Amino acid sequence: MTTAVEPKLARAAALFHALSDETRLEIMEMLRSGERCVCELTDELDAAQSRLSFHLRVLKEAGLVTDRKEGRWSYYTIVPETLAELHDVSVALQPSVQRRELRKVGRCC
Amino acid sequence: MTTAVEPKLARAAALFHALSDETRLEIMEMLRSGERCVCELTDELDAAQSRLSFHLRVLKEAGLVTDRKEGRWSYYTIVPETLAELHDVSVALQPSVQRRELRKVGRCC
DNA sequence: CTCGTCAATCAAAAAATGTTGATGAATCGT
DNA sequence: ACGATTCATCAACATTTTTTGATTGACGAG
Repeated sequence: MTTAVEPKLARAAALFHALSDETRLEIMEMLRSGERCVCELTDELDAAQSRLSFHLRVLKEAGLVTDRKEGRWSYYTIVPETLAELHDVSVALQPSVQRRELRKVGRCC
Repeated sequence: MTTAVEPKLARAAALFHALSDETRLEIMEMLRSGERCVCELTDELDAAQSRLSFHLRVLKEAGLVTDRKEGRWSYYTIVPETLAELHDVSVALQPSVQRRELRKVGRCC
């Protein structure tokens, strides 16, 4: 019972993949403080609109963000549950021994 | 002071990228229980040797594993410090509000 | 020495990702 | 109704990643 990542491998890979791009991380960083519309994102990151749209879709398909339409704007938000999932996955990756070590030292969050 | 990921973005992306592949995650999973030589990995994952070698290099360049040569074998191990880094990064990604929430609920490790 | 094994490296091909510019749908202000 | 704005989607292209099949070097056994 080593807290196997096994069947979740594909999911973990998908999650990591979605976050493996600097632009997407910048988006996440911007969303940390709350909802944003696409135009705000394109402004601050000054990236082509279609480019942003592409990256937002990747994040959305991974379940890391959701969107909401209001008028002609689309607002994106972080999905905290998925971030929790990410957290769990990165913990599950730790070597079985190391896990105890870390806990002992009290290094966590 | 929102625990900015900002300058570490590139590093975070690199880390996530290294883990964004199923084969590499399988490798990490195998290494969780301790050191392995390349031949063990190729056997269990039955992947071409050069393919494994490629993925091991990606992991190594990201600092997630190290290798050690003994005779004609190469043994790979997980670098726990880097995994701790990964952990930190995924925590840093959480929305500023959400962070408190989670702590309150006691959800961690 | 010579031969077999382990593993890194390389080049070529294949596959997946990201970028760009264009188009189109929806919505709003006038 | 018209023009402007917001955004998703598409196709073409560029770039990056991954796979494959050699080749090579290092090591050890006999």
